[in-house]
Amino acid sequence: MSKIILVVGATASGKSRVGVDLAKKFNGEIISCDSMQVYKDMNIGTAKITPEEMQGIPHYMIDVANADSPFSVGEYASMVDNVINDMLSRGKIPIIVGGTGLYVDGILYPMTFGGNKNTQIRDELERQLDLYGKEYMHSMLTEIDPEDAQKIHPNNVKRVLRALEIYKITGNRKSDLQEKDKALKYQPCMIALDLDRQKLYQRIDTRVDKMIEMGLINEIKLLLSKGISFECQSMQAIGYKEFKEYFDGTNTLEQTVDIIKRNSRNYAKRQLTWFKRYDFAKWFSPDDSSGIEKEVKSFLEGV
RNA sequence: GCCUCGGUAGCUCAGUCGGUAGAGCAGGGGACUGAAAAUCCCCGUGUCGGUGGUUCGAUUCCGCCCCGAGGCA
Repeated sequence: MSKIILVVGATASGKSRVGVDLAKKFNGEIISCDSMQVYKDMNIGTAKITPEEMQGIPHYMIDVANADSPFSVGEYASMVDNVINDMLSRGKIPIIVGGTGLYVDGILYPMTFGGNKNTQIRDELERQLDLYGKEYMHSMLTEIDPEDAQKIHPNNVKRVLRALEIYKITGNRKSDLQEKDKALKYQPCMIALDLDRQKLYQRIDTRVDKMIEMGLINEIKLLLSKGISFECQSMQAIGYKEFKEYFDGTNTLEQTVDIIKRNSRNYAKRQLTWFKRYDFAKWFSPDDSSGIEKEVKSFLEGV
């Protein structure tokens, strides 16, 4: 099984730098694992790494999608497989760097997802939702797949509908598609970054302020002028969606910035919750570069 | 100086016709298989501004004081 290195953690916890350092040290190349950095023209708000910061290390899975079209884990996972294979064939160590938990799963585990979304079926399900309500949709799922229905709260409409959609597309129940014993596709060395919560939140706050200074507003104006509206999937990114109310005139810039900071903090917490699930993750302070290097070194040298 | 309205959870505020109080947000924890930076679940004791009084019992009624906001002078 091929070895890969992963650097995960909350937003603003210093993943990019750690990734580049490791790539330089261990002959690696970097694969971004971020659901928003895949989009072109969204640079400042997604805290995309700059060419200078890359320090000559190739980065993949950045700018691979247009901001006006939807993107998904499935597309991501299949693209990543090719990138990883290519790297391995060239003797490079793949270093996955990012904070999107679901996309990490998409790399690590085989895809039993049950196919891409089907707009037609989804629209029909939405129609039924409007007509009969979420409780009804959930009871529908209970009929089809009681095991899965029990795990999804009726209020979590998105997930209920997706489970129903999978059944309609594949004829399979979601719980049947999901192999409980997830088989890893690669041998992972997961470096998970964590720092004092207070400090993390401070870093998030100053980073958001910096984004504004760097011209986030103009970046968004440019996107809007290109016809990328707030309805687009890409525009649900934190740092972007909040500007709808700003341009509406509902919120001041100050309010908008505060909301972006708040949303980023909330998101950071959800990210940490996700990464805690990987029992093989090794947790480090982002400043502990020698500890991280040691961990990676022994991983690469080991069997 | 007088009058009015406020002072309740970190913040914004409900509420108790007198039986020691609850929402939203923040914060904490969790879930997560093709929208995931999304979506969803769980967690609320705080001298109810201070101090006297009435009362079996006051955060709630009354007096005084302190602090805000506004009005009249």
